[in-house]
Amino acid sequence: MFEFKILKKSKKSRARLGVISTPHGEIETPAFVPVATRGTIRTLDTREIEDVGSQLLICNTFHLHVAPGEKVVKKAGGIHGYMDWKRPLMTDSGGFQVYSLGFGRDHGIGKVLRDDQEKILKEGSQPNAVKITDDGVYFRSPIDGKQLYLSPKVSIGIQEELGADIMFAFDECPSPLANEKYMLESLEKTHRWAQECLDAKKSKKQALYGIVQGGGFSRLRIESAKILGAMEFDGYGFGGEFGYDKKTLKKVVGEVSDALPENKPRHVLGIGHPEDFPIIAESGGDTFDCIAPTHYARRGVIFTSKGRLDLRKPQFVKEEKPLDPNCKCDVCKTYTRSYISSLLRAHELTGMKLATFHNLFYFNHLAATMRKRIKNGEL
RNA sequence: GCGUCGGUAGGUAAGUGGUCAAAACGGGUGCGCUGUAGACGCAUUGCCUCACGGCUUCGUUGGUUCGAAUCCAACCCGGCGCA
Repeated sequence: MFEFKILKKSKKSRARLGVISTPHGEIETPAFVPVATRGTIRTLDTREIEDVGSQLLICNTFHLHVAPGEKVVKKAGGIHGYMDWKRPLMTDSGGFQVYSLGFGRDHGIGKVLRDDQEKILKEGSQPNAVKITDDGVYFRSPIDGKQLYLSPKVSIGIQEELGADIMFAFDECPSPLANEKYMLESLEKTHRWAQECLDAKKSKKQALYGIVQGGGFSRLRIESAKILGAMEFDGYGFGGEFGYDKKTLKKVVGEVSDALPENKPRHVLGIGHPEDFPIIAESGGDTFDCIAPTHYARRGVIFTSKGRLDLRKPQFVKEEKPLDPNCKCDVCKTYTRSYISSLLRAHELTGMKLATFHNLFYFNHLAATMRKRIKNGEL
C-alpha cells in the first residue's frame, strides 16, 4: 500500500531520486508539498492545484478538526472526497499548533529566527493560550475560544477519519527559544507520544511518519533521529527550527538524515524557500512543505528565476512583461506584471489568485528541475 | 430664487468655547513573514530638521470673547427640499 523506492543515489551529496507509492498514486521525489491547511490552497480550486503540478498536499488536523470537523470530512469521503483531490495527501498532526498558537504567539515569532537568539525559554514554562501536559495538549479554538484537546491517540483518531495517505505523529514543536533543558523534556515527551501514535494507529491504508525534534541542539537532534528511527514508522518528518542560516540548515538536515534508516522517506516540515530546495535535497530530504509560495502570494510577493518581486511596489504597474519571462505557467503566458500588480494594489482577489498560481507552479517546477539534476548527476 | 443641512489631512470622518488640532477607518510609502492564528503584522504618513526641536493649518473674510474648528455675520462651494 505504501512504499518508498530509491531510484538513484547521488555521488556528490546525500541527494536521492525516489518514488513514494500511496493508495492515491505516486510521488516523485524530491517533491515540494503545497500547504492546504483547511483542505484548500487559498484562492485556487482543486483543478488549479493540479494544474500547477502539485503531486501531494499537506492538510492540517487541528484546523480541520476545528472546522468543519472530521465527521463532516469523513462523510464526504475523507479529505480526498471533501475537496475532490485525486492525488496523495498528508495531514499534519496538530503538533505545530502547539507551538504556533502557544509560544509562537506569545513571543510574536515564527519558527525561523534570523539571528542566533538567546535561549530564554526555560524548562517547565507554559504558553498563555495552550496548556501542554504529559499526556496531551489543551488548546482554545481560534473560532469561539472553546477548549479543545489533542493527544497522540486523539490526533491519530482524527487523522484516520480525515483519511490522508500519510499521517504525522503528534509531537510538540518546540520554540526556537527553548533552552537545552526544555528541549530535553520536550523530546522525552515527543518520543513517548511517537510510540503512542504507533500504538493508536488502526488504519492499514495510511502511512505514519514520526517527527524528529531537537531544535538547534545537534546532539539532541541525532539522538532523536536514532530513537525514532528504531520505531516502526513508514517515514520521518524533521520538525522545529533548523538554525538561523542556510549552513546550519544543511548541517542539521544532513546529520539527521544520516541517523535515520536509509530506506524510509524523509519530510522536512515547513522549510522551502527556493534557495532551500537544493540544500534540502543535498542533505537527504525527500519531500518538504512550506507556506511561502501561497502565503507570500496573497501579500503580493512572487518568486521568479531572478528572485523575489514585491508586486505591490508602484514600479510594477508600468511593466508590460510577464511575472517571470522564463516561466511556462498559464499566468506568465497570459498576463502582465502591470495587470497583476494593479489588481494586487487594489486588493482584488484575482490578483492574489494569479500570484498564488504562478508561485506554486514555480515551486513545483523548481522541484522537478532538481529531480532532473539528480538524475543527470549534477546535484 | 427661497428654505435647509453641511464644508476638518489626498479620501471617509470624530472633535461643538481653553486640557486640541486632528481620534478612527481607509489610502500612500517602507519593512517583515519558512509543518497558515494571517487577503496579515509593524513603522511611517501637513511643512522644516539627521535629531532635539520649530512652524503652519479646520471653505473665505470679518466680528464677539481673556481665549474660536466650535458662537455671530457676510460671502464662496456642495447636498437635499420647494418653486
